[in-house]
Amino acid sequence: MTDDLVLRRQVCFALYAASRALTDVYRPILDAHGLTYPQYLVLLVLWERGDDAPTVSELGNRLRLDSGTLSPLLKRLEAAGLVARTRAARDERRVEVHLTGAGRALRERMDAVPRRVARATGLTEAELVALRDTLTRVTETIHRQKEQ
Amino acid sequence: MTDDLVLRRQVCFALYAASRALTDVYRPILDAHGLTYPQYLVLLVLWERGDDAPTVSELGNRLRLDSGTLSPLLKRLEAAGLVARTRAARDERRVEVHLTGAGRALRERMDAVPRRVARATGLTEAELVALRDTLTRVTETIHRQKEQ
DNA sequence: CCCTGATCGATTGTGCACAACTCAATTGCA
DNA sequence: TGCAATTGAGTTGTGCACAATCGATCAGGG
Repeated sequence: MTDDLVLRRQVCFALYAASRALTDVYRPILDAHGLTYPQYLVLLVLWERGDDAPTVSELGNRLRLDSGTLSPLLKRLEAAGLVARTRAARDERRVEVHLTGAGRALRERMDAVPRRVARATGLTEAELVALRDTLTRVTETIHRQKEQ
Repeated sequence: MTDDLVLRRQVCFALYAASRALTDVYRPILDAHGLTYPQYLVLLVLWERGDDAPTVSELGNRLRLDSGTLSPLLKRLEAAGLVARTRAARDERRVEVHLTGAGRALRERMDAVPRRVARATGLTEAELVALRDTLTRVTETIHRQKEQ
């Protein structure tokens, strides 16, 4: 019997709690625009890609979410008028996710969001970058192992 | 227009993705015992407290989850025979969550779990401790702000 | 002792996550 | 060329998270 099975010693719990805490910071900000946090992540990818509309599975690879999560989420973004879904002409299995005018316009009003959230963490710019890089490394390590 | 609204620059996404990746590591391990990750967290608290059974709200404070999440989760743990819920004699609003014999016995078989998960992250012991402490600090900073 | 306000847990409704499955479109190969 | 295997998106079912609300219980002041 070790004392490893203690909540405050678990990195996993620290990660889980911090992730939910940060989402709490986003919630009121995004709610003012009628968005949830995963919906905001989808828009981040779309804004980044500009006119090159990704397919559902490309979004999924980027965010590591499957169609079971993305299909209903995209349906809600479409109902909100921020996104349009069209079957690709070349391969009718694929569905391309396009920004609408309203979706594109929303970006301007989101400009200050990352800074506001970063400030709420209480970390310095350097600490944030280090944290982000460590976490990205962990995620990639885990996914590399799963592939094999 | 800044370039802050880019997915790979977001600490929040790194956190969100890493949290889900770590849960992916837990999933097959816990599934072998019929547990989900949040159920495992509840058991961690119960194992730690020993004979001093916490109430639902004490569990909630510890894990930062509300009764809307915990009530059905505890009902499932009770149906699995790992936990028993009893109204407190002194204050009949409170519900105490007790470990059953099976719940206590499960701990022995979980001894190696934290080490297995820690190894999957690919981080050194020192990096894990530093990461945990940074994340804990972020979580506490955010919650302190919310109180005010 | 009664009333008012607070507290505790449960319930309802919405939106992720994810596994398992379905079905249509496409690909590759015998 | 024909057809089996694969791929892409969607659907279904389960289990969190969290907001909002409810009903029962308790505490404190009059």
